[in-house]
Amino acid sequence: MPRPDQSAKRRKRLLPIIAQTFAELGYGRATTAELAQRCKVRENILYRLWPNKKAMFVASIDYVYEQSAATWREILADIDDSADAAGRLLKHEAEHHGESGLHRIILAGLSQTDEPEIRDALRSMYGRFHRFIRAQIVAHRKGEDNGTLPDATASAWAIVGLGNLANISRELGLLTDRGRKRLMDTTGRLLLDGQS
Amino acid sequence: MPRPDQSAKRRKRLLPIIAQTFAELGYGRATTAELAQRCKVRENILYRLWPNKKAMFVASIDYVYEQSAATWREILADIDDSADAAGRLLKHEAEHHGESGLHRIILAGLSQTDEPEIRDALRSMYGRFHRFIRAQIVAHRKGEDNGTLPDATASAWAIVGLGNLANISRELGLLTDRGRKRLMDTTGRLLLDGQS
DNA sequence: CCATACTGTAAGTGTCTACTTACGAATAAC
DNA sequence: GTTATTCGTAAGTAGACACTTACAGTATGG
Repeated sequence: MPRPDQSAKRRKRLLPIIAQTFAELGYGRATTAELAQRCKVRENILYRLWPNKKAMFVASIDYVYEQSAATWREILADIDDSADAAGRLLKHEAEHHGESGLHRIILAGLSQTDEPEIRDALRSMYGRFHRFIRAQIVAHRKGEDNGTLPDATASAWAIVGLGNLANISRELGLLTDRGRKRLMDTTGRLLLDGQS
Repeated sequence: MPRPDQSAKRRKRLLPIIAQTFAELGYGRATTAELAQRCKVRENILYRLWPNKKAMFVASIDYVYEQSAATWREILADIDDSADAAGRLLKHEAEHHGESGLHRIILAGLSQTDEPEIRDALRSMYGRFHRFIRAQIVAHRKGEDNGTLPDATASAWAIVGLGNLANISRELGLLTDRGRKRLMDTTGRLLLDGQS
C-alpha cells in the first residue's frame, strides 16, 4: 500500500553535493540551511536521510576517501610497468593535489575531533589511507637494499603528513603551485626510496 | 586624576591562560564564557583587553609560537658542539611534542581560515616556523655533500608537515607515543641529512 | 577632597543554527 | 477507491554564543 522508500537512492544522489559543500566551507560554515539549499531540498528532508549533521559529515568522509582511492586504483591499473607505481601515484598527487576534496574534508574534520563519531571516522580513514600508501611503498621497495631508510610504516606516515602540509600550504597560500609540486616531488621521492 | 591603565600588564597575565584554553578546547569550544571563567574574570573584562574573540586567538598564536621558539633557542644555546644542533632539536621535539600547545593551536586555527585575521596570523607563524627550521638545516648541512637531498626549503616544509602529522596522530590516537617518537626520529633524520 | 578615569558585577540582546512539527499532496498496493 | 506511507513545503523552537550596557565601587593625581 505504501510508496517504496527511495531514501537509499537519494542519499547516494545528495552525498556528493554534501561532501563538496563540507570540503568547500568546512564544518561550521556548512550550515544545514546551506547544505539543504545546495541540494535543492528543505532541511527536514536531509534530516530524513541522516539523523543529524554529524552523520552527514561522517558519510562525506567515507565518500570522499572512496573517491580518492578509486582514482588511485585506476592509475595503478593503467600501469603495466608496476615498478614505479608508487612514484606515479606521488606524481599524480603532486599535480592534482586537493582536487578531490579529500584533504579539505580532513582539515574540516580535524576541527571537530571532540565529537567521538567524527573522531572515529577520521581515525579509520587515516588508517586506510596509511595502509594504502604503505602497501605501495612495500611493493616499491621490494628486493632493493634500503639499509638506511625508515621502515615502510614510518615513511608512509611521513608521506601522509606531506599531503597534509601541502593542503595547508594551499589553504594559506604558503607556497606557489610550483613550490608545492616540487616539495611533494623531491621529499616524497626521498621518503619513498632514498633518492631525490 | 585617573587611575593608571593596567591593561597591558593584564593582557600579559591572562594571555597564557587564554592560549592554554584555545589549545585545549579548540576555537569553537573555547567560548568567551569559558575563557572568562578560566581567567577568573567576567566576559566584558576580556572585551576591554581585546576587541573580540578573534583577536584573543591571534594573540594566542603569537604567544605560543614565541614560547616554543624561546625553548628552542635555549636548547641551541646549551649546545657547545653546534654540529648536531638540528638533530638535538629534532630529538627534543620528538620527546616533548605537543607539550607547548603550539601544534594544538595550529590545528584550532586551521578550522578558522575563513577569517582573514586568523589566516594572516597563521601564515605569518608558519613562515617564521619554517624559516627557523630551515636555518637549522642550512647550518647542519654546511660543507657536506648533499647531492641527492631535497633543498633546505623543501626539507624544512616536510619537517613542519611531520610535526603536524605527529600532532594529528596524537589527537586521534593513531600512533603510540613510541611510534610517534620513532617516526619523528627516523624520517626527521632522513630529511635532515639523508641518514636514518 | 574631589573629579576623573579605571575596575568589577550583573544582566541582557540579537543572531545564528541545529533540529522539529504540522499538514496537505502524491503514490502505490490491495 | 481506500488506505498506509512517503514526499514536499513552511513555519517554528530552543539553546548557545559573541558581544553590550548599565551602574556602583575604587584608586589616583591635582
